[in-house]
Amino acid sequence: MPNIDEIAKICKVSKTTVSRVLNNHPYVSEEKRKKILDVIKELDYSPNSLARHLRTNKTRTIAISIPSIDHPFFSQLTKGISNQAFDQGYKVLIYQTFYKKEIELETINLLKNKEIDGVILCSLENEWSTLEPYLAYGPILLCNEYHESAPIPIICYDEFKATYIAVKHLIQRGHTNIGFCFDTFYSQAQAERMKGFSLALKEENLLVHTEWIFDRAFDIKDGFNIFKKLDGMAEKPTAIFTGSDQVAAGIIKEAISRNYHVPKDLAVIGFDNQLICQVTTPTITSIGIPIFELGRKSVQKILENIQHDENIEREVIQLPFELIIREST
Amino acid sequence: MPNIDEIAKICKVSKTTVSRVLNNHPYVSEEKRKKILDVIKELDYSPNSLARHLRTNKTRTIAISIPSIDHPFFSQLTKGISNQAFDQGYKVLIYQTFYKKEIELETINLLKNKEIDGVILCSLENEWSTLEPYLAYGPILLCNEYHESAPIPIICYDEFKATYIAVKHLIQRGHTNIGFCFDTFYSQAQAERMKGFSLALKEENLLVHTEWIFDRAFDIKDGFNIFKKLDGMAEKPTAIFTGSDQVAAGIIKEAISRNYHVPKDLAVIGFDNQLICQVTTPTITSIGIPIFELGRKSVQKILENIQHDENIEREVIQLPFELIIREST
DNA sequence: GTGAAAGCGCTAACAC
DNA sequence: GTGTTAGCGCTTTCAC
Repeated sequence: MPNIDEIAKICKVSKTTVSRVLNNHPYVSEEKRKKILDVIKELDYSPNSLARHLRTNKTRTIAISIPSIDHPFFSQLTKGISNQAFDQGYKVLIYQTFYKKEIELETINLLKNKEIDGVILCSLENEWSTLEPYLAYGPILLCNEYHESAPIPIICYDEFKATYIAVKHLIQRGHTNIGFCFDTFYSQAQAERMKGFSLALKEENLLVHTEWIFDRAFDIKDGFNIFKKLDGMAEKPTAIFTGSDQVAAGIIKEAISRNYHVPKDLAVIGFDNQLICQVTTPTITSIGIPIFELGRKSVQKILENIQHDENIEREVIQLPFELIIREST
Repeated sequence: MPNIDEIAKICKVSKTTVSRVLNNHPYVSEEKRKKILDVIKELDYSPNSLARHLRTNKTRTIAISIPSIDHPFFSQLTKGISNQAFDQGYKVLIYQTFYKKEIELETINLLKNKEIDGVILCSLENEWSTLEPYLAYGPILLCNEYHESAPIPIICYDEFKATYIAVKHLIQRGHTNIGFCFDTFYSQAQAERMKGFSLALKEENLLVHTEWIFDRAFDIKDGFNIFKKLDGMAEKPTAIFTGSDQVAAGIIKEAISRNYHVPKDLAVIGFDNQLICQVTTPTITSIGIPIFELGRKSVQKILENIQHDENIEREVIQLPFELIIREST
């Protein structure tokens, strides 16, 4: 692979001039520009990005951290992010935390050693106070998560209200014994959901039964297990907020095979409005989230910051959601 | 952010010594090593990766190209790849081609401008002859695709045989009118499937009905549409090989709602054995593929090559698959 | 319009 | 065991 010196030598110009052509700077005579372009093509020369990045102190790369890519929600979010980044000429490094603090730290540390220009956190494993010092090294953005005080852009939707509305819907259907699933304790977004759930019940003077609350509810298999636990209880809920279409699908399938009628014996509401809602029997009532938009908006925001070198500031952008009623409630 | 010179200055040593400590080289006195480590910690110093990469001509980064991340197969494959890479201290850049040649080229071009140490192609959009020249710049590996002559490692499974067995299974169930779905014309892996399908039919003196062959079959919605087309035909197949669990789920759901009995009126076989096979009614017969393993093995292979700087050579590694019979056939 | 020279931050050959 | 020096390949200031 030739380098810029070689091109310069062959063209009998300085490497400055070659660099000017490479970067579309003005003030290069048409003649030389043409010659240089020709030689570049002939030698199949491509500038070394590493050297450029070192020199300019920019990498045109961002990193994202997600719990795990093989979850429909996060794979769609990643699609949105990756798409938008690509369109803007940015590369995306993907980090799966599997809910581990250290991997999140490793991701954010890329800022410090200059491997990326910014990072989008799609979940939050560490205390914000642990992460905040890294702001000195580059922009951090929260997507699909929430923190009440972090001085950074937060692209999310109102998890509190979405859950509130979902649970109200169950109550309107006549249910008073309602269960609740979530994934981890540490997420503030999940805490918001819990608040929405509690308020909806409280307003109707209904009680939160702690034994009907299930954590680590993530995929279809978790749905199977949750139903089994449920079915073994003396007193059972007649409706359940699952927080996930996959969990809903698992619960429904298991319920149906044990001859439950859904929604009569057990009403189930999903979350995210994935396509899977449309192929189960019965189909799944869910909350529709603009997932791609969440991703796109996040990239847009962080690139504004990177490109204009603005100070990152707190800004909470909530995207709309909607209740989509199907057969499972 | 301090740099290596600053650390050296404070410690009253040369930057070589600091570099030695940074890279765990021997021959540094315990005393100096300790001092240097202390100062590094105190100043919260982190070496600039870009400079290191430029100097060493290695990035510890690989890129993968996939058609689209929001497809369960590819998100699981990405998980396997990303996991293994992370464990080995490598970063992963993700490129979605959306079946476009140019994006695949852009991915592979990262080799040329030194941004990555190797690339794993999980689909193939360009002619191999277009891609082959890039081998001069670094290792390329094919995962989940096939090419009959490319001189590179190919990590795959026997798509021909898997399809053959799936179709034979349908025939054993008494079907003689069998449809076929696939995603794109250009994939050799898909061509292998078509061969397996054809052979299975041919061996039983059955005909391939071209009107029962559907391309662009990728997700649940495609399944809906394929069923609608099918249902509108004068002569209909009684069984269909879908090549995808999502497509199978879509076809089944649509069939059920039009009062078809699955598998009596229409038998449906999926592919990949995703969890979705277990939540539809009826559940979906499928071909199980070791997806994570496919990803892990690919990374293992390409890192062997990167780290030992071996010549890349043709090697076809086929992983096992299995037929998993459920209710839809 | 163009080029010389400095330098981004690091590693590694070599000398001592 | 340690330091000096060169240089990875580029961009950018400054002078002409």
